[in-house]
Amino acid sequence: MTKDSPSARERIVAGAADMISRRGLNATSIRETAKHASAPLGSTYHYFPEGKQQLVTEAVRHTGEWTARSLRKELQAGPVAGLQAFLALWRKIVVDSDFRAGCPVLAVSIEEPAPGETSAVLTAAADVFATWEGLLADSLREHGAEPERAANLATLIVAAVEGTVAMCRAKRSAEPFDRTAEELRALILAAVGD
Amino acid sequence: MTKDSPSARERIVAGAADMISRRGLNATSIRETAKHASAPLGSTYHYFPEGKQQLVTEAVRHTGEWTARSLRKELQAGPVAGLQAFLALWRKIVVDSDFRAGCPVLAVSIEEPAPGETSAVLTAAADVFATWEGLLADSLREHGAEPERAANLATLIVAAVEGTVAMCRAKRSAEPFDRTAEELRALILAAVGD
DNA sequence: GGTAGACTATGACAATTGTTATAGAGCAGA
DNA sequence: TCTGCTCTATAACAATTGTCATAGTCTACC
Repeated sequence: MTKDSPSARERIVAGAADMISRRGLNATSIRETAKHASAPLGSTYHYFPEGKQQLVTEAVRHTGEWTARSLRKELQAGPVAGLQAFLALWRKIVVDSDFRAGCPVLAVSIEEPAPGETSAVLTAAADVFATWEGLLADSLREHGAEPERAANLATLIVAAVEGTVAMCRAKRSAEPFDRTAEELRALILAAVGD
Repeated sequence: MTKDSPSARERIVAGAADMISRRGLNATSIRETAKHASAPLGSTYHYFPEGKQQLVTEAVRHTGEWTARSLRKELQAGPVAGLQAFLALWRKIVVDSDFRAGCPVLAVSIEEPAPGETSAVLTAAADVFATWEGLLADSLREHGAEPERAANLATLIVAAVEGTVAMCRAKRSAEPFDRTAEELRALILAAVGD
């Protein structure tokens, strides 16, 4: 084993991220996340005393870090390779789940927070998006893209990938992935001066 | 008046679309849509005897047609103008709602349908996306874009806009809109041979 | 006036939700 | 063995959900 078997707490977080990516935030109940992780309901409130908000926030961050790790690694081979890997990662999640799973960060981004309250969940999602954009933008700049354009392109890439994931789920087809992949690839190649 | 005052049925559908765009599909209850439209709960099941699925499906189609109408009109001034209008339309919804509203079509696309069942809601969402893509692709082709590229670009645009809406909500900032707008504009200009 | 059909009002149903409380198990170290 | 701590088990709570049933009101047409 290269890794410890995950603790119950980690299983709950990862399971919650998966369930949110499939059913959305509000359709994901604490009872079911516990069952999904073979953990008792009581334990969930032991590990996450602030309740659902805390669990969901950690699930978002967990997905964000997991994806950022992959992105960081693949970007070492350049921005085009990084983009391809980023796309492939999400494509695999969508296709392997038979178009039932998507991105939990997107999922939590589209639910209104309670009035007045700037939900911690939404803040976590914004941080995740910013992290992904930062990684992409840095790589683009390192490979010759103009600084401001690099930021624009990074935002476009993240937005397009998130949107594509949702479109593929609705259409039950991976075709949108291939379309956006082609265009984004050409766009990056042109921006870094090939 | 240039228009009839909307019927109760229309008010319910439009209100449901708005609520879904804010809170997501599962957090939008039939009781609250009725209240929001000042219609009694009983009426909702009178107008939509198939229940929530029917109401939501109509809400998605309603948003799709409303947007397509605007898109069709603005595309008469060319694909760049159409893109700008498409972006401006969603930007206005997001900003005017203080980052609380988004796209209901996206919202319903990220909730898992019941096992085995290919939900009518998801099919409606896929149709809406396809319609928007078709309008954009046709316009691009008419203005000189290569046919296959036009389809790719149309998918990229819709995906990027949907993703950008979600990102703006998470960040509580309209900046992503401006970033993607700039890049998409340049991309289209290049594709139609300016 | 009267009758049919469209709409409303009201209440109930089983199920599920987030959360809290309380008591118990299991095991570490003194 | 006793103590303290982490974790589990179980039950309960008020609220909300989609849906259905039933009886009532209103309005248009004969």
